[in-house]
Amino acid sequence: MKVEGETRSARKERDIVEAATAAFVSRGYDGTSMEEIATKAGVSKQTIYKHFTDKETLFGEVIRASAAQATSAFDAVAALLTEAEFLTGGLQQVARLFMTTLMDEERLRLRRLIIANADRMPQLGRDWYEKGFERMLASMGSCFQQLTDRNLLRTPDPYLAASHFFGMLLWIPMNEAMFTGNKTPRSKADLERHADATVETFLVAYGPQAQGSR
Amino acid sequence: MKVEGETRSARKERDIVEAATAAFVSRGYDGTSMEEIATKAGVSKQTIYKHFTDKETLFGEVIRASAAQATSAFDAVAALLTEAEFLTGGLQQVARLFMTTLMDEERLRLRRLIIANADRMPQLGRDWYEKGFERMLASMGSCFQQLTDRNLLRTPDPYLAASHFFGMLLWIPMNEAMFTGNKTPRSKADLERHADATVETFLVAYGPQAQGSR
DNA sequence: GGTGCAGTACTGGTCGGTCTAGTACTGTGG
DNA sequence: CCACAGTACTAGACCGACCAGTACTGCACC
Repeated sequence: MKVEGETRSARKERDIVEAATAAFVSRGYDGTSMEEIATKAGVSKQTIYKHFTDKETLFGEVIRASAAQATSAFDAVAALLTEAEFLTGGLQQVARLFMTTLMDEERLRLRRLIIANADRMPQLGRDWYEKGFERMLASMGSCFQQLTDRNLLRTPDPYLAASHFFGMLLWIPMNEAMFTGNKTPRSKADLERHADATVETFLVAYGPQAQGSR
Repeated sequence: MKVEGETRSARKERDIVEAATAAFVSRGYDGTSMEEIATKAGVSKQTIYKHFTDKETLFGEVIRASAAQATSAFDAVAALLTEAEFLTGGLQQVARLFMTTLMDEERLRLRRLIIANADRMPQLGRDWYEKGFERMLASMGSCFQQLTDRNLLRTPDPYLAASHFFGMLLWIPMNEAMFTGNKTPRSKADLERHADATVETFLVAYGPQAQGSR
């Protein structure tokens, strides 16, 4: 990454955040030393402390930067759905896209990093939950709402429906990744098969012809 | 906890594991010192090292002990369902029970502890996943299979249905707990309401009258 | 009197953060 | 185009704290 009019200071800061991200993600918070980050960034420790008051602040910046980078992508994916011509196909596409995006190696590591440090830095975890997790549900929910308005779905509580959608879609792969560190990642084809199966069930429950229960 | 014919050595060992569990769970692996565990257990460091070769081993023992304690409970809960007289009521009962059991403060902390250290100790995470997570799915799955045989459900792939069940049930509360550290736990009533809503949707998708999709 | 343990001191190492002394860069006024 | 001043950066020593794991001493109970 090279940015044109970037001042030296800004460039260094970016180098630091990049190096820190890589280090934290692969060795954890406690497992990463400031020395290590400095070396990786090609920078002296002093410079790090010029830009970030302490390790915790740097860590926060790392998380926030990664989160911001991801947030915008979600709405885009969800938007695909409202424009889709065929419901089933659109849902499948969206499910597959969410699946492969969310099960990305880097993102998973980050996720585990946040969970691991949610105690130490509660604000970070809460931010991620609200700006990442809840936001994803909300945008998917509003999308379901529109489809319901057009009689393509039947979701009395779209937000809940969204949580059911993601829960069914991700429960197995996400838990596997969290607990096993995703050592032997599922193949993309595998994940997409799972996504398709979920869409099928979702449509039985929430499709236009779904019966209310009892 | 007091056990009668327990030798002093065994008693000490149990004290150590108990103290270590409390310490690890509340302060994390790196945040807990052996000194601290020794003090909490009313034991000298030397004694700890007599029973456990090193910190990592002790940690492993802590996790394994807690896991074992939990595993058996699952089958029992699932078994409730095969005996239930009314399907909806039985499912509701089971969903509520799983919900409140799994969302227990202590268990959640343990879960986060394992995720946080899945890198450092891969075997632990895998064990927990196989003996806890997958086992839960399997026993719920075989339960669904029986209900399908009796035409009370319609689950072509019972294991998948179980994952959908748990995913819908737990996606929101589990993620919230993982990321926010469950600082402001949901009320039991809240969780049970969520459980009931999930059961309703699950029955639309998998109840005996559910239509195939498309 | 011997054994096992508590208590504590010690070792070797790591790490966050600071300090210092000197070097490279940058932008302004001549 | 140059000189100079101010700022950012490097390299490395350094400090205090902490910690896993070991060694030793003395007490208390068998």
